[in-house]
Amino acid sequence: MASRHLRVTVTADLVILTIRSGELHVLLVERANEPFRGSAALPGGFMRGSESLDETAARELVEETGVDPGALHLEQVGVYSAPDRDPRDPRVITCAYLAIAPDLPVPTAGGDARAARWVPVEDAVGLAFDHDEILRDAVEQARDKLQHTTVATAFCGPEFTIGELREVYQAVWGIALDKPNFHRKVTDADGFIEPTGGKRSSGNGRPAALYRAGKAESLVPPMSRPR
Amino acid sequence: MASRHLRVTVTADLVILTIRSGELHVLLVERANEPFRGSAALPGGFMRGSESLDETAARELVEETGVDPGALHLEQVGVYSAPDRDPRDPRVITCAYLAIAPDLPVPTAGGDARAARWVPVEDAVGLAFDHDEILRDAVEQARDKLQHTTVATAFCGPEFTIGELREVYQAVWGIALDKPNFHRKVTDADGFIEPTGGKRSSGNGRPAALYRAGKAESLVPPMSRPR
DNA sequence: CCAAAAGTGTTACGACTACACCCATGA
DNA sequence: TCATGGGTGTAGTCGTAACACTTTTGG
Repeated sequence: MASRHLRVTVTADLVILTIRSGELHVLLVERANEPFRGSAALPGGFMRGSESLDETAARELVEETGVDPGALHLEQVGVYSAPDRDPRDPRVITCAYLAIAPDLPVPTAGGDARAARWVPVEDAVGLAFDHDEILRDAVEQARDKLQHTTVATAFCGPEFTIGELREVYQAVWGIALDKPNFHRKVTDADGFIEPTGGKRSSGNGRPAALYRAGKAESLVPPMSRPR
Repeated sequence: MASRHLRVTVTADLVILTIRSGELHVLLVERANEPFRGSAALPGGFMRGSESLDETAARELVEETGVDPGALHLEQVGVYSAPDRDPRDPRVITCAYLAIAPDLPVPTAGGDARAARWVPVEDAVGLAFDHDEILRDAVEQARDKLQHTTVATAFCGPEFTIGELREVYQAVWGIALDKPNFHRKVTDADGFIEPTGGKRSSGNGRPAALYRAGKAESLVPPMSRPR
């Protein structure tokens, strides 16, 4: 029965985003094998026999970043299955995943030998396969999610200031936001952030109160992204 | 190389939604084969060698509804790949698609022998495989899309009244909307609907002006869904 | 005329914007 | 005391909700 049908190989590719020095970065690897040997590509890997694709993506995420998977945000973006997307084997399809991570110490800590590095998303072009398109779609999805959900906190560490959270929005959206209004918005939003009681001084200026991520997932009313 | 990796069978399953007598309906088929023989299920089919999954979904949509695929809205929902989702073959994964159709004359016109019927989404439970979950996710996606995009027009025919469009929102969201405010909202929104100049009388009351779908895809500001 | 659905006007309220202003800290 | 980032106050504007009201048809 099942053998009557086409069987294909399935991969999970990861768009791992983070903020580094106020700019949105994506984790890229250099391909060690054909096809596209030497090109930059999104990290990813093949689905294994006993796991779901979500588990494949979570496993790859740990391999690439070395971080506890429960700490990071991970969600599906979509399936890419054009017959010619892999020049060698027309029957490899991939499911893209969006991962959101805080600024991690070193990305090369994975068990994989491929050289991994953070690249500003604007510079990430000319990737292998259809990864340019996947990256665009994932970044767009991240921009939307920041509006309607509380995932922005996934870009921050366990404790963060409102200024840091604002920098997340500014980096992902590529615009400047009004400080006073942003402050009110996130403190008023129910379940977005909770004060820890601590303070942190950035060297300059008045120390900022520290917050942790709240329990809410959706944001009503949403953060409004200027047009 | 590719043969070193797991190969799986891939299907595209369709959540085809429409409005019938003011209620949101989904197209279900009765399974003719094991597993889940005799159970209600979402229509779907296997990916073929030379097509993308999006093409698989479009082909199945035509087979089920007999309608020109360009006329209907079709988009990905997500991949469902739990290892035990198919009790016979652990390596069948599916990509769910959301299709939005106007009220179609007869759904049974497909080339397939399976009995197809429209079922109110609230009554569509106990489906085969993980189709209950897929249906829930697809309906939720449709509800979101109605807020931020102009897809609601895909539920209507080529010409429709504002009252019909309002019934779409009411059926999908399951709530009542204020007629005057809805009217202003959709006529003010740029590119949502365009007047055709015609009028249609429903027998009772003043005849309504007719509109066709406009060119805009996204809706700013969005239709606000009460909470 | 009456019922019913389409469509317009109006007012109150809430959210967002812009920007003035105060607070707390390091140099 | 000055510079810097954190945080509060406030007035104008825009979009929405609620609902009274007018318009246009069929019976």
